[in-house]
Amino acid sequence: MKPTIYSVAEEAGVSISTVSKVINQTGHISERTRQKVIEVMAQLNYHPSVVASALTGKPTKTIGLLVPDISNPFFADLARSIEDRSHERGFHVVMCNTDNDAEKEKKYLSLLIRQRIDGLIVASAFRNANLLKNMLKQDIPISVIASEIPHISVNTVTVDDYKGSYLATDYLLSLHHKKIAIITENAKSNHARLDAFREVMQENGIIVPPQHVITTEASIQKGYESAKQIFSMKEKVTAIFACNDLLAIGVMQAAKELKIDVPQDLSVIGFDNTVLSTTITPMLTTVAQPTKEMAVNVVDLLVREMKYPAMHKEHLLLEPKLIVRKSTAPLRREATASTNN
Amino acid sequence: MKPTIYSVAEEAGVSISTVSKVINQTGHISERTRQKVIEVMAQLNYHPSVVASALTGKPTKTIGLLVPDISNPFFADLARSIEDRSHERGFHVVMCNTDNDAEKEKKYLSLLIRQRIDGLIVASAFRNANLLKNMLKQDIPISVIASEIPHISVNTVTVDDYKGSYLATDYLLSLHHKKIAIITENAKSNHARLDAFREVMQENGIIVPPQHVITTEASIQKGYESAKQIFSMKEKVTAIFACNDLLAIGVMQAAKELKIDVPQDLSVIGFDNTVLSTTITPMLTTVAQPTKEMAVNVVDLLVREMKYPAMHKEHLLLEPKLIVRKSTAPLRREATASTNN
DNA sequence: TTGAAAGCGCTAACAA
DNA sequence: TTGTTAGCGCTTTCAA
Repeated sequence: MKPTIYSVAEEAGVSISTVSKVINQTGHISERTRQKVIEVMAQLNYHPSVVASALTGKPTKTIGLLVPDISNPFFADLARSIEDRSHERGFHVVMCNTDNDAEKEKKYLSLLIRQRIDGLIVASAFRNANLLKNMLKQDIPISVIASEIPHISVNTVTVDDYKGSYLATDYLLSLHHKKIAIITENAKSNHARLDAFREVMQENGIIVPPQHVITTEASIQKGYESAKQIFSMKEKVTAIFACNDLLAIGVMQAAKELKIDVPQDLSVIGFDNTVLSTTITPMLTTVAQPTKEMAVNVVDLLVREMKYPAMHKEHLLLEPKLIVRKSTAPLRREATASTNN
Repeated sequence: MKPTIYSVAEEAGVSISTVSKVINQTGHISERTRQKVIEVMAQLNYHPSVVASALTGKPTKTIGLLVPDISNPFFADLARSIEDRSHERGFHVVMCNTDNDAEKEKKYLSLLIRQRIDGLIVASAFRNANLLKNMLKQDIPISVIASEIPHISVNTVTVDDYKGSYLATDYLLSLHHKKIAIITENAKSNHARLDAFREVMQENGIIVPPQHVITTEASIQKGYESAKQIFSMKEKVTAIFACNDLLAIGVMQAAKELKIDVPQDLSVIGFDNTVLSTTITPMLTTVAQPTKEMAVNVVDLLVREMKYPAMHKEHLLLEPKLIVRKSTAPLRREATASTNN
């Protein structure tokens, strides 16, 4: 049998409330009994049950985390940092991979409610904001990271996607590229990136033909396919802005296969600055998100809201940073992204 | 207020035990009341509390997962699959990154015990097997994946490391390489890989000088540093067997920096078959682990043990597979891994 | 087919 | 400073 507060009390010759007090460091107990109780707890290898304690209304010390897919290195990094910070703050995290699938979102949310999580961190786009509203109604605080969910009032931590995209686009323009395609994911964060791209292009008097805007899912494979699609068009392109590193990697693989030299014949720029951007050849120019900082902030905001539910919501916008590496180069006059034969 | 079983009972005009029965599909209740109760639950947006249910002795439906580091794509893949399978089986998972650090292992274990997890999956080397024994004493079943922990009797799912290493080494030998260095991590799984390497080499009459065996931690950086160290030795090497992909990537980066051509001047072989092996140039020859299959099996074994605690322990050994790509080539007579100047 | 009630391990108010 | 006790939301036995 697992030791309970009763076993400890009995063994130590005190009452359970005394034991409870030394566990929680509440009330006043003499140093002598305190020591005795601590000793007995260690000896019995007693670990107070969060389950029982939670039933009395105390927190479960659990944070739910919804990510699209932990195999995406960007989310792996994010999850890692969120976990570290959560542990530092005394919480542990239950992670769920939604694949941006509405069914899974629903299922996991219900699961998490049943588990009585103290708070929820959402790192994935959310199709059904109503489900989230239900959580809010159940007094479960929510913080959103690297994403945005319309119509609900929650704490939010994002990188300035608009600015990041501006940085990327502007850099490409400074390299004299004019025919630039963009591959985006259908997620809120990517909308800002697309908007910024369009505006900067327009400001520079460049019209982006609709076929140069491809919307797809975040994966190397999709990046590869999108690139193939772009390369097959009549209207050639000299640069591609992929809205995340996974897509960018796919683009580079497609280019390689078609013997399109990056960066000589095609400049590629990514977003996220994951490991992949430094292991690919040539190394990827990309926009870095301060994942660590973002993670610390979401956790802290969430924990703050658990303590002070009434507090106003915060919307943190962190600075992206353009990391110039080797996948981008100035436009060569003759360059076109066509196959070599 | 969150709805409770009482609110539902009252609203539906029945007793709480009736509600409980319809939730758990136990006992006999008329279709009519059943429908009524279900209706009320939906209307009240009621989600039964796992916390309360667990207090009565039922499972918490929580599995603890200890991984070294989720930023390592191998563990990210593994974690993803473990989670998917756990969800399928009705459990959710609490993940903890140990960094193979004894302090963290201890801290997280205590955390998980307090949370009353139903079972634990260990994917990390474990310095302190006694802590795990304590869990076993508390009747918390443990399954180990991609690792092995001496002196404790638990279910185990691993790839056949010995065979994987044999495959890799043998392949290198078939390419006529004789001067092969190996970079390993100080973890149980890697010991088998090192042993196999040594034996195969010996069988072929090749003596591996001690300086050609480097033990370090699993990271790109460490792989890079180890490679630098190897390249600086008097005794040149024509191939490097890195015991995981991260290390192999580091090796390739170091080689590139020193203008050592892979695979012409140096063959590199990895282990794990992560994304990185297909995004690096040249693509990495590596040994694939069937992560998905492994994940499904650990979860299933763990769940089985929860149900039938007395059952004998199983030790699953899955087949590795050599994936030949572009980082390995036959030995050129003149080749030595030296810098080009 | 339904309900009453004890108990799971703990917290917190209150009493001693 | 310590102990008694009611309750947290549920399950389960037993009775009706």
